[in-house]
Amino acid sequence: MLANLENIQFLPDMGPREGSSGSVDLDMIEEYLQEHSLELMNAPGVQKRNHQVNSMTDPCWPGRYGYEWLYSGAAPSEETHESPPQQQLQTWMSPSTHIEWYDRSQCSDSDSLSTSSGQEFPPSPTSDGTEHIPYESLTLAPLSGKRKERLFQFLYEMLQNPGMRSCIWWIQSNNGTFQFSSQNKEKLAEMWGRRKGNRKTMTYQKMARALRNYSRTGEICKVKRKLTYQFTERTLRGLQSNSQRLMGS
DNA sequence: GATATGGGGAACGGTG
DNA sequence: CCACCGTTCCCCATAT
Repeated sequence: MLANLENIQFLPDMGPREGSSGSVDLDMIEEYLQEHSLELMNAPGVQKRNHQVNSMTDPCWPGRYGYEWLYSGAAPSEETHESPPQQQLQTWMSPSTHIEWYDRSQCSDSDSLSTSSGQEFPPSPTSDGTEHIPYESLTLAPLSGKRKERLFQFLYEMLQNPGMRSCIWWIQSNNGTFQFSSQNKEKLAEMWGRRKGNRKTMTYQKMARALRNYSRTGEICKVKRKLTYQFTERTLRGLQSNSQRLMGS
């Protein structure tokens, strides 16, 4: 019955080359992260892309832009070298040069298929109008104080780090879709576990469980594709505005 | 059929 | 003590 869902032009799973030199020195990355955790946005490798780029249909859009705000079609150059996903990215983009919340049908998995109306992001599961969570609540801002980092924040951070592309990468950063490497997803999970200071080592399974909870609460939803998830628009905006704040001040 | 992914219930633990 | 949120365990379903 889900047949049509498969028409989507996902590449075959030849995704990011994980096999080859895939085994990056994750430990190094890890340490690197511990030190640069939130500052990586200033890292030389991370480019802040042009302004004119993002055109999300959002009236409230601050006018500024999140770093790494890639525009499909214009794959940046620097962000490409040694990284496997890059290749995939391009292929990805080429067939469809548009940016839209690609294939919302995919995200329709849980309960979001509720509306396939306009071209706006499908209302997150919880967005019955009852939810008026200010973006700020999703940001890291309060974190700076004492709040613990949340998983989706950690993932977003990893996604901004070019060095982590062997573990996780954007499928389309403009719509918040990302994917885990089947080779290194456990590494990423471990990092998350350590970051949290868990007793036992975090595994992808457990991390995915947490991710599934997000689909209930509307931060991230599962995309019907292997190891692929998507930040909801709300979350994405929150994270973006947050990172801007961090950079700006 | 085997393995990898995905899903969810439920108990538990840490924190505010 | 309580609520919230993430973690952990466990078992099952589906996809590859």
